[in-house]
Amino acid sequence: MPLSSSSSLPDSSSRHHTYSRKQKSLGVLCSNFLTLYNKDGVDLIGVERRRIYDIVNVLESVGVLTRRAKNRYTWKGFGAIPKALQDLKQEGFSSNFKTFDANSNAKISDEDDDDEDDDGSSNPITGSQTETSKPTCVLKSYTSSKIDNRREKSLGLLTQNFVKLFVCSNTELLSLDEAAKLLLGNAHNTSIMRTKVRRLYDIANVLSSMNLIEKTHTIDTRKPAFRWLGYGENSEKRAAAALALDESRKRAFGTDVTNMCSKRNKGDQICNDANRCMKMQRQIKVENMVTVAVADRSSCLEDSKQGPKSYQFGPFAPVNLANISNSENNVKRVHDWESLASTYRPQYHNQALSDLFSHYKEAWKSWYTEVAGKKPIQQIS
DNA sequence: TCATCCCGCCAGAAA
DNA sequence: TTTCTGGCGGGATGA
Repeated sequence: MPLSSSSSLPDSSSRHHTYSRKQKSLGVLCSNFLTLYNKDGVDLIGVERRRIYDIVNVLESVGVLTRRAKNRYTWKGFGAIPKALQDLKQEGFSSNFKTFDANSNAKISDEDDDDEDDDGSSNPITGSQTETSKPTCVLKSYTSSKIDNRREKSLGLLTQNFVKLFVCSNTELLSLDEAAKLLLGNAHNTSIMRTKVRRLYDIANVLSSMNLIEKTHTIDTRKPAFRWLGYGENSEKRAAAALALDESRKRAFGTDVTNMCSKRNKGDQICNDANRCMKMQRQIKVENMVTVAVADRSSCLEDSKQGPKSYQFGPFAPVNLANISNSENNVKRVHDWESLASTYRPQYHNQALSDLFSHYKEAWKSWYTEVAGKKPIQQIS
């Protein structure tokens, strides 16, 4: 999975239109990164290479891909997420974590006291405003190494620690403030906190676009908070419950911002799972784009096999995946896809994007054959 | 006004 | 030396 930039598309391609940060959000970039199919009627939007690094780091943290070497990544797929989360959970419960009393002024780490880094000062946990229990464990070694200072501040590690806050505890809702304090420390340094909170937003955008978390508010204080959606049996119930809520009062990071039906547009405010799924059909952005090569098909397919039964896929999951074991609907859905594939052939504006689509096509064929047990759709080209 | 987060500079790592 | 990677924070956007 080489990262490569394309210069074939003028940078100005994305600037013929009125600028909108919604179209540039990390969440929609992540969506497009994982998109299998294109869709008509969406303007080309540039993907800046720098943003791809952010997305890749977060995706790697939850097991979707693995960095092999410089400019080389192995795509593992969404089926790898459950295992990655399980690993994070185990890692969290291992010696790397220590428990603390959330209602006390316990610190994140024993080493925080003598840490030279601005992240490493004491970290009092404030009183709670969340309706759920708080994390009972945090990463002990988060600020422990002076040698690997850069790594400590990496988006990837921050992502993993963020996820651990949820998977290693009963926490379902965590306020932004608490998350920042738990993960970043040095709460009294507003400048540093501001910087780190920016990263938290970056992470939240990507995780939200994967449907692993959503942005909401605490019930009592209405402070911004993260709700863990995760995966597994309960995810369906949670999704259903979430749909019953007033969607206008909460917003998923990345999704709403990048969705045309977003609250910010004051238009259609129903941004449900179906909408999220629709995002996967959006336009691939091409400026400095990423081409994806499946370097490890075996692991990918293996993950895919185990995934569907236990994992609630996000908006980028193969659309008919959930229906594989659901025979009746499955027939219809698959038929729809075949119909769609046979009638719709996206037209790309440059070779790089065309190559990317070709890859996705091949990946889809392979997956479809392996998991769905059918011959690949031949019409896609 | 403030929450959100895009953007790109630039330092460090890797080839 | 060149290219890749990604930490970082200024400041724009939108509620």
